[in-house]
Amino acid sequence: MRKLYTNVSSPNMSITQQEASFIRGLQADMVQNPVYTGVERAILEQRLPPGMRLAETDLAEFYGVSRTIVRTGLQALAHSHLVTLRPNRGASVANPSPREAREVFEARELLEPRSAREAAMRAGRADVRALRLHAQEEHDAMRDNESGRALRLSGRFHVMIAQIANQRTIAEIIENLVSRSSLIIALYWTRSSTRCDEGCHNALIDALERNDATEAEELMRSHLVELHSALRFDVGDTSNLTLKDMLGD
Amino acid sequence: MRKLYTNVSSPNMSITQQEASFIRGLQADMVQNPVYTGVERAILEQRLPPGMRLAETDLAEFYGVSRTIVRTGLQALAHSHLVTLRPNRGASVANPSPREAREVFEARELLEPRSAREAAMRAGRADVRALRLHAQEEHDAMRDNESGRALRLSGRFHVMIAQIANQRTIAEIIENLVSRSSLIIALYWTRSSTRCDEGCHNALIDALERNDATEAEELMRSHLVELHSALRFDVGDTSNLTLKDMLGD
DNA sequence: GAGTATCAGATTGTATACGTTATCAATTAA
DNA sequence: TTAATTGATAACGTATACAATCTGATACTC
Repeated sequence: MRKLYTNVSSPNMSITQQEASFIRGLQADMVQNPVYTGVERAILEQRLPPGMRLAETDLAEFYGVSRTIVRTGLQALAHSHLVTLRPNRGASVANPSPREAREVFEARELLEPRSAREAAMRAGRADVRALRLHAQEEHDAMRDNESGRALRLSGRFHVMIAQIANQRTIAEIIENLVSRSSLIIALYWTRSSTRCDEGCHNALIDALERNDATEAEELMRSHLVELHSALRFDVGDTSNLTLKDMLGD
Repeated sequence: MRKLYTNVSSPNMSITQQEASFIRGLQADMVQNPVYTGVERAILEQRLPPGMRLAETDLAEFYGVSRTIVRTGLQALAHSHLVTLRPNRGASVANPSPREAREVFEARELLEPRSAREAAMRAGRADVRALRLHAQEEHDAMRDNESGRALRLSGRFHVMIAQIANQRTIAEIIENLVSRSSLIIALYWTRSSTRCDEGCHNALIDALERNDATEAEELMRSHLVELHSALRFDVGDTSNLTLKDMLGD
């Protein structure tokens, strides 16, 4: 049973994994924690709605691991604000408040434009190629109506730019804010289409390719403002909330 | 054995604790995890040096809890970058690289001045009074030669300002960066005295009291630049590192 | 004598058992 | 009929047992 995991971390893989966990700023063992990776991806792709209950036993059974592994995974997700852990009440997918939603986007608007500026100054051929490939993947996901996958890839695009900026500490913070944005969009998004992303992202890549720092910074700023303005905090999707959840705030 | 903890979270305390954990942005149960609180404080006060081994059994025995509790505490500390967890090798106090040290201070220089500006606009009588009280505590700690305590309080001062700014998401990020700064200072600090803090902090309080946003922002910026410039990344305290630790990078 | 293989001791990783707490439906009293 | 209480069930919190892994010392080979 354990063998399954040790296989994954065979010697020739270990460097890649260590690198991956380093970039992502999480503990190495989380990379091979199926609960962590699986639930995170499901949240980023909006397959798990905000407020969804995450019973330990169910997750343990689904992923074929003991509750110990489930708990470590859920705790890690809780530190990323993707999951809420309440004592003796267990875990549920986080349900960011309008305030938290606003704050997350404010923080992104503060950090990401500067990150894009730095990325534009550093971006090389390989970086631009990787970004174009990624944009193509985003495009394909949209075309195939895989909106969840498209959203996750769209977030990943922002993380890639932060990584090109070569400031890991800030990149890690941005990655966390971007992840939380998936939940925020699930709750407060008003428009049906995310078509704007495609144009914005391509324009951003162009600016990076030209090493136009000022343009990249401004494009990122306006892109985020546009995203932010497409959120409506007054309505809020309360469909999957119980009265107790609301009173619990 | 369990009673010890349930006592702590008696009904009349629960609100305070919940509030505390909310402000600090960590899971509620961590507040009453003696390993988390104890090791965190020891690191912030530089009683635990970077690289120090943290054996699970030793901690379990010291705090009188099972290894389960020790592990959850260590995992939480690892998420805050105060502790490093390596598979099958256990935990040790984090040993931030020169690069990480530089990045942490760059991030602080980006976030904290804006936070101070916002705090100056919002600061009320109660805020100023709390800050002055805190500055007095800092002063007393310095006077009594409790440099560890002084350092921890000095960090806490920065967190308090971030909290006054009323942007929890960013305040939480700043709190994390400030915590890591204790380790960075332990490794790369060159000057013997931290006397500058006292003047800087008092000037900052004065600016907040006058609601002088521009002045507060500039004071915070220069304060951080001064701190940053007092770090020497080329030397590095390698006294408590083994060859393996170095090669492990 | 240097380097490698091996094995005991210690430490971490995982699973599971058990006690405690929450949830919810059934029952009872007003 | 409604509200409160109670008890069964399910879930979480903690401790512990056992397996896997690492470390360091000893023995062995070249």
